[in-house]
Amino acid sequence: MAVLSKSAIYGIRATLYVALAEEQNEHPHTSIRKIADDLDISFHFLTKILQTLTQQGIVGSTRGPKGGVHLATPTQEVSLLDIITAIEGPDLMNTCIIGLPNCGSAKPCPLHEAWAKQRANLEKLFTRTTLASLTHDFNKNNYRLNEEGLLNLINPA
Amino acid sequence: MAVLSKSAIYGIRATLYVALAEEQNEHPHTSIRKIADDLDISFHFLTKILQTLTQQGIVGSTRGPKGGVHLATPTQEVSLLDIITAIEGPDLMNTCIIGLPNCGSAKPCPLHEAWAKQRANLEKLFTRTTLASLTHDFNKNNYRLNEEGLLNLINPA
DNA sequence: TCTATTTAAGACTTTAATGTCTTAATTAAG
DNA sequence: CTTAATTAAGACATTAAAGTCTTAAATAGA
Repeated sequence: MAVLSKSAIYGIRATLYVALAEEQNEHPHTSIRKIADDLDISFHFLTKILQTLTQQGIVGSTRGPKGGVHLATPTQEVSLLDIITAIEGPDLMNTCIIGLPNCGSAKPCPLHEAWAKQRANLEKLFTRTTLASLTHDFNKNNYRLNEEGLLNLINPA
Repeated sequence: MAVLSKSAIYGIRATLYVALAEEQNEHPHTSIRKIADDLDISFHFLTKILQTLTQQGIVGSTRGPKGGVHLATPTQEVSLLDIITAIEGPDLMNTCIIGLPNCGSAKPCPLHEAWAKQRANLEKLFTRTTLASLTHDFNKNNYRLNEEGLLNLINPA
């Protein structure tokens, strides 16, 4: 049961990487190549995902040498839900769990009520979790973004 | 965000249909053709799903005229989790929400704790919801299994 | 026994997500 | 101005899920 698509997962990890990198760098840009290498994500695939996030205004980008991506919004204002909906579209939490097209409070399916509560909780989790809260937790505990848990976030000068 | 695969969704709806049909019929079998027609599911696709559920012991089947499928286990003992894992396999609730292969309590990802709780709640929901509880709710309220909400569950004699 | 009806099994096709590759556009620095 | 580095864009390939089709096996009933 994969709740999120790979694209959304990569988008979350990459933006969190950028947020952590920006805490530690003078240099305002992080290159997609570096993110892809450190997080073991296909460079071209990640490029397309970050292009989407650029178009949605979550990150900004600069071409050319020393170019890269940077956060376009303060970390406290970027929730996981923002990232997920930017990538997967806005119909995230509206689907009936057993796939009935017209399931709703008027004509609920047998699971409607229970699933609606779970879904609301999940949406709350995605909404209250921001890049700011994630970087805070990340610095406090020894969380990790790749398999090794070792990131060199400093951009070359 | 589709939590369950179409196969799992169809499997749940079909077994619930069978459970409701068996409450109302002398005849012990429900034909896959009838289920597929009433629930607007591709007959051949549903056949494969029900074959899986037959192999997993959740339903039984009989070929030939007046054949069909029937529940192989009392409705109180068939949970949604049983049906889902029979179709999607047992690794349902073990995946890290941001896809890190070695995410666990020893080396958690930033979302590990929060997601673990949500996941446990979802698993509880799937476990405590049985075919018995669903048919009970179905009879009590006016729940529906297809778009119209009209089912003719009586098998022809 | 014969026929019609039904599930079983597996090959095949379609679709959407994922992943790869090539070329264009932009820009910093020599 | 030229070059190298970088993102942008889109074509193309691969994979897994979803869906379709055909044939085989089983069985009830005439």
